[in-house]
Amino acid sequence: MTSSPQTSAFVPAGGAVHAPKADMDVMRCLVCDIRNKSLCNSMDEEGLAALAHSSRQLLLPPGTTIVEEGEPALAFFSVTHGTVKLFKSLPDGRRQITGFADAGQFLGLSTAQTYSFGAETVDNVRLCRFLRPQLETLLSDYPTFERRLLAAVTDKLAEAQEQMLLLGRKTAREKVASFLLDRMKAFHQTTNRRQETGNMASVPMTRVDIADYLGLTIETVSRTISAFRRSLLIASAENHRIHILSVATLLNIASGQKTD
Amino acid sequence: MTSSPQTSAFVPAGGAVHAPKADMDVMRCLVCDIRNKSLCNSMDEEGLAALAHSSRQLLLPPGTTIVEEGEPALAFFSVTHGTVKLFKSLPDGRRQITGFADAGQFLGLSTAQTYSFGAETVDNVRLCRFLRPQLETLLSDYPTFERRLLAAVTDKLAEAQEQMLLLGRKTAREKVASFLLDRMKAFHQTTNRRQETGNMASVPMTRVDIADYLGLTIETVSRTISAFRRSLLIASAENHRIHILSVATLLNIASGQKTD
DNA sequence: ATGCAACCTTGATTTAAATCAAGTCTGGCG
DNA sequence: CGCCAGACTTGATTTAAATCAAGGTTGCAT
Repeated sequence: MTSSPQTSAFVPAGGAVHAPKADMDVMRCLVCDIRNKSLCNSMDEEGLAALAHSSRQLLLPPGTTIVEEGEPALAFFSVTHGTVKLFKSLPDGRRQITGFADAGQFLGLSTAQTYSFGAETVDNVRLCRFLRPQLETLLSDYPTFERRLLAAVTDKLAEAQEQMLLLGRKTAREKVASFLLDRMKAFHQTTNRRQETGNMASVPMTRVDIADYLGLTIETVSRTISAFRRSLLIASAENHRIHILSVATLLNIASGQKTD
Repeated sequence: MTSSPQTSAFVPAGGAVHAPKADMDVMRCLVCDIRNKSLCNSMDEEGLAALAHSSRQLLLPPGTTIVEEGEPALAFFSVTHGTVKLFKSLPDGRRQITGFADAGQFLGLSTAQTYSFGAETVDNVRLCRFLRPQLETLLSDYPTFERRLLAAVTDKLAEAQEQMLLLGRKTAREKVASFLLDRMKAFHQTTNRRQETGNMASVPMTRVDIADYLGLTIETVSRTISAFRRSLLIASAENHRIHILSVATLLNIASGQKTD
């Protein structure tokens, strides 16, 4: 067995694992550990059973394609574990990562017939897949679910506007500082043990991904992170984690205050 | 009378005109000339009366603030005439315009208590203002309206992702080409006489606004537009209009194909 | 008609980040 | 246990776009 994403130990050769569709599958959403952090928290017990019935759970290894730009938009996904990257590409291969979806986030909404973006797992990912007709039924049957989705998309739009400010007007230093703080926030929102996650940021993605997210090159990302480390603003930790030593300073840098 | 935006001939000194709330105001949405291009096309006759009842029409001169970043998010707006710019700023004044809302577009959605962005008129703007409680009542009473809003926000998110690709990965030349094509599309979608709008783009905003939208400086925008004009890809027309002489070439440039 | 202020254009120079170019580190595998 | 590939870092050089610096246009108000 090789180390290639498609055949890692996480999954047998051939691709994604579909979790067994056993009798207890009606319980899946009821016992979901990140339920209260996701769209699904808009549902009562009956609704959670309907959700479980409307979706399939998928377990995907790193580097797996979830959604391909231009392909028919057949499904909507809710991430329950791990991190997914969303991106758009130019014909010559230049790529912009438009966001990372961590546990509790959704992806795959589209009004067009085809997806206008791609999505790929960053690490081991667990997600729930809703086919479009099933999603539409849920929206019609559960108004609180629809309202919650509207709120979630509205939040994503506000995030996107913040990222446009970053891409269009921030320096490399400001971009990287913003990114590290965002990853700290993502870690806080994702982790259950709220105690002593103290100023940790989860950074499961590569430098290539970070560069494509911030509109920089890998060299500039690397140099900037090294500079922050030398200035003792951050320190590396195990497991793709970074310890943020001075949140206040990074916040100042991220918002364009000079701190040289 | 000066030429300052707040006191132009469009409006008496002191600010916005509130259109007279006459008896015929229940008809306003029914006779709205851009109704079928906006959210409101999800409404039947009864719904349109409810919309008219739930909203006030505002007439605003160029340069008027509609929404201020950080202020309480009290209202939602539907643009029925003219162009609005949406933006976010850094403390030191750097600004990113995150989008232009032309007739038929909405603005002002927020799940937070305060707006995370500012909005200001570019030219003479007519818009309908819905206070939040009224909007929420409409969403609950008219499921088709809510579904249409969800679709509209989803589209805005896809647009935002496209703009992130532009900001993070396109060259100045590619950015300006993309912008001109977008403005041609906006003009097509906005104008009623579909005949012989042939390849016209509406560009009511200043170079400063264009630069802040594309993540460039005004000098780079000006030079790039001049270069396109010299190459006979575009030609200036009256009234803040640009004639697109070669859509195909601009499309190639916008998507990163080289055309030197 | 004239003046002026805001807007736009063009040219010269600088600079932040990209590109080019070696290495170094790391962890899974034979 | 040490090799190798992929990921990351660091340094030297180039470059696209920013900045600095004049002018030129336009349209409104007097």
